[in-house]
Parts: sequence; structure tokens; C-alpha cells
Amino acid sequence: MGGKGAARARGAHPGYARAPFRPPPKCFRSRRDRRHPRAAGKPPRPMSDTIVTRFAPSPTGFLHIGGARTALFNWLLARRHGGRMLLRIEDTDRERSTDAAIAAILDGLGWLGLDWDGEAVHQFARAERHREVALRLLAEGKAYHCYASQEELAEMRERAKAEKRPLRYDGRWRDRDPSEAPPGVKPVVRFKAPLEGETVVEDRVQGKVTWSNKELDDLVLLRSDGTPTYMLAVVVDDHDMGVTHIVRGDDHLTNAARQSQIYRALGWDVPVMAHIPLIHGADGAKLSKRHGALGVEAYRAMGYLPEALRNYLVRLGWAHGDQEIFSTEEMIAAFDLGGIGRSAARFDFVKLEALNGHYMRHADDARLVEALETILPEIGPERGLGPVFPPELRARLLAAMPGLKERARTLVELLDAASFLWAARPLALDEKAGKLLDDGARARIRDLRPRLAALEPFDAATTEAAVRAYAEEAGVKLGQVAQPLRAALTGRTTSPPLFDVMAVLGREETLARLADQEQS
RNA sequence: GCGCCCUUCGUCUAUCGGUUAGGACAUCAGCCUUUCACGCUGAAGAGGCGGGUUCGAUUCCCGCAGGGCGCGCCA
Repeated sequence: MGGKGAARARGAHPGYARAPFRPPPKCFRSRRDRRHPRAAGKPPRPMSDTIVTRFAPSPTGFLHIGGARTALFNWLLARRHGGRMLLRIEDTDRERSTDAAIAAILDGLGWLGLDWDGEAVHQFARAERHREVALRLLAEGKAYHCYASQEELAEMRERAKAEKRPLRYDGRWRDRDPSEAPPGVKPVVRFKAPLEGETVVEDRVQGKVTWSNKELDDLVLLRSDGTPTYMLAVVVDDHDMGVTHIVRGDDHLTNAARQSQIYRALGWDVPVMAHIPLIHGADGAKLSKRHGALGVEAYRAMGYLPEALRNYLVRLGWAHGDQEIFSTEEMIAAFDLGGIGRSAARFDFVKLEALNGHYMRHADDARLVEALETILPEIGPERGLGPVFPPELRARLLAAMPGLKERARTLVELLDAASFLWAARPLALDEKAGKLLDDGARARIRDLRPRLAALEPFDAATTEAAVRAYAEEAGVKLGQVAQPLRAALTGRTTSPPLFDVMAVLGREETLARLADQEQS
């Protein structure tokens, strides 16, 4: 896209074209019928109600798996309704935001096949606008200057902890006269949160969630250096960007309450919210960066196909009846907020692998060679390969692919299974293969080699016929001949179908490898 | 500590008060077969606990237990 709504990311004062039309917040369904739009008597949202979602990562690291799923859900929701998904880089933490992280995130999204509409918005570039909104709140008496020092704040928390009270700012500057301000202290601007009543978030996944306003303290809007905090910036940006649906991890659920208060103070409509459960590690513990959570580029390097990861991710926390396999089109057509569950899911590599195997088996041969090539710089060197396939190896790989892709669950396994294609002669035999090639086996190879040499043409059909005929004459089972041949040709006891291996290797290489193993 | 959220096979999930609680991955057995894999067939495997409400609770309500998240001049 990038049409009239596209935001200029780095302008001095990047004002957005105000969203031309913001749908009023829909009545929310109760928790009870949250999953069943029809039952709630709500017709599907009409297409004219353009949905605008956003993915808003903070560039302090790579795109981790939870973020990838959040992006996917946002993307799916927008695509499902013919809306737009925006990308906003939340880089207001100048200390921790890096360009490398931004690059990694964009790269990860691209690899996953998730695109966004318009230019990515860099939140920090909009600081002036955020400040303007904070000042407006100040002018309207909905915010105030707070001169409490870090030490005071820390002490406040300590005391609250000791007295087993909630850890909150006590509002000491809320109604204090500014004339009492200590000299030389730069104040922060705090939001004047309501003291009475309650704040309700009607969440499309979590249902109706209520907080007593006594639980929510006066958060900082503007730091003492005048820069906006995340809590202010998200609200202003989501509003200015015309975001209608906020889909994010449920670690933001409490933030949703505080942000709702800010929206209301500003007189703005609160977007539809959907807080999705977090993804945990296999052990049920949280899948955090410090526990080795991986960036999507790590999944790429482990040999997963983006469509497999996408399919795995979409089913983690979301379901559509019993369907497990979803093409991108099917996902888009079926995706709905109501299908998202509320409990955290564990990440299961085994299932991801099974799914990846499925997608590999159904993938086009040439595409798999290309996929292999994209990660070859990462996984090739340790396997004796350069960053690109030599032409003849590439051709062999392509020819062997039908038999190869059937028995691998990742691209790394695929490459390993294909290693006999470029193995140097004489082949190093693995343990089982070495054991299998006993004297009798070598004798059979000796018998067979001239027969194979005489074949014209030399292909899977002719070699198979020759080997079968030999087995019959010798009065042995086919396996007793085939396994030694497999061991001699691939160095292993398992491989793609033997006669396909011979055909791919070609007459010369086949005979040479057999000759290598004739002596014990 | 305070608040909020969660709890169905090992894992991901279906279930809209009445089902032999279904599917997928994994596991086990068998078939297929030149190996492995694929595929096919079959088996085993689940509603955390305690109270309600109801003719009937996995489903609704309450409590408990367990787990998660939040409580920054981080996002």
C-alpha cells in the first residue's frame, strides 16, 4: 500500500493523515459468547469497516517466536478483513534500541512472508507529537508534574513491600502546589489516573476484565528529560495511525487498562483489544530471551520452511475445528479472534518438525534446492560445502530430491541425507555400513559389478532388473544384495531407494564406489 | 505482597449443558517394502481438587491448589 494513509517515518513532524474514518468501538461480546460470533447475534464485520492492525516490536533484540506469532495474527486479521497491518518500531528506549535489531526484525518478518502496509513508523521520530499530547493533558489538569526522586520512589516501593501493600506510586505530587517543587529538579509528567470506580477492558480474547482504579497508579507520561514513555506513545500512535485492533501478548493486559484510561482522558475511542496468551517453553516455563528463546532466523538456520513455521504458529493458541494444515490462503480465510484460546501454549519442536516434514514432502524439488541454498552459507561449511552448490552437485541434488525429501523433516536433515552425493572416494563407511560389508557382501558386489557395467542404458529400471535377476540366481533375498550395495554406494545403511541412488550417481561413479569396496 | 489471567490425553487443541469427550504430533503394534522414510490400519492415552446450580456438568458459579503475567523516568 503506502497510499494516503502511509506515515512518513522520519519527518521532523511526521503528522499522519488522520484516519479518514474510525469505526466506533463495536459492542463487545460477553466472555461467554466470545468464541461464537453467530451465537452473539453479531453479523460479521462489514468490509467497509476497514480494520487496521499493527505489529509494534521494540528493537532491543531479534524477532522472537512470540513476536512472530503476534505479527502473524495481526497480519492474518488485517488480511482476513481486507484491512491494513501497520508496522511500528517502538524505539523510544534510546539506550537499548539498535539498528541491527531493527534489521533482524524486518528480515525475520520478510522471511516469514509477512508484509506490512505503508512505511514502518519509528516511534521516537514522533516524540514531539507525544509531548504535545502530554502537555495538553497537563493543561487540562489531567496530568501533573511530579518531583519525586528515584530514591524516593525506590523507598516507596521498599516500604510498600515491607508493609505488604501493593507496589504503587502514592500520588504525593498529585495535588501539591508547584511552588513546593524542590529547586533544580526536573519533574516528570504523571497521568492523573482516576481514584474511584473501576476500569474495564472488553477484550476479545480475555473477555471482560475489570480493575479497581485503586490498583492503578499515576504512571509517567513524560520523563524528566522530556521524552515520552511507552505508555503515552502507544496510545498516541495507535490513535494517530488509525489502529482499530490491537492484538498483542497478554503480558500487556494490565497496560491495556492504563492505556484505556489515557484514551478516555483524551476523549479518544479505545481500539478493539485482543490479548493473546504467551508461548512457553517445552518445560512449561516461560520462553524468554534469557532462557534461550530463539529469533526466527535461528529457525531458518535449523532448516524450517517459513510456511511450516507459519502453520505451526497459527495453530499455537488458535484453532479452527480439527483442521491442522493451513495454506496461507486458508489461514487468511479462516482466521478469527474468537478462535484464539486463553491459556498459554508450550512450544513443541517435535510437532514443528512433523509439520515441516509435511511441507517438505509437498514442496517443489527446485524450491527445496533453493531453500537449501539460502541457508548453505550457514550450514554448508561444517559439512564440507562452500556457500553455493557447484553446478553438477546442484543437478544431482535436484535429481535426487524426490527420494530425499520424503525422508527428512528439516532442510538440515535433508542436506545430511544427501551427503553421499558429494562424498569423496573411497567413501567413509559409518559403523553399521562397515559391519554390513562382510566378505560375503563384498563377494556379491564383485559378482554384480560387471553386470551393472554392461547395462545400456544405465538407469533405475535397468539396474533394478539386473540386481533382481542376480538375487534370484544366487538364491538370496533382494535385501541381501541391496543393503551391501547401499552401504558401498552411500556409506550408510539407510538412503533413498537404491536404484534411484545409482541413477543419480551415474554409471561411472557407481562402479567406482563399488570397486572401492570389493576388497576387504 | 497486591492485582489480573489460565487449568481437557505427554504436547497442541475440538467441545457453545446431554458426545462411546473428537482430531493432530509423539508413543506402541501391524501392514506395505531393497533400507529408512512416507502411506495405511489399529491400540493406549485427558476434563487439577472441593463445593454448589441443574433432570443432567468438561461446559455455568464459588473456593482451593498449581502455573503464568503485571506492579520501571523498559517496552
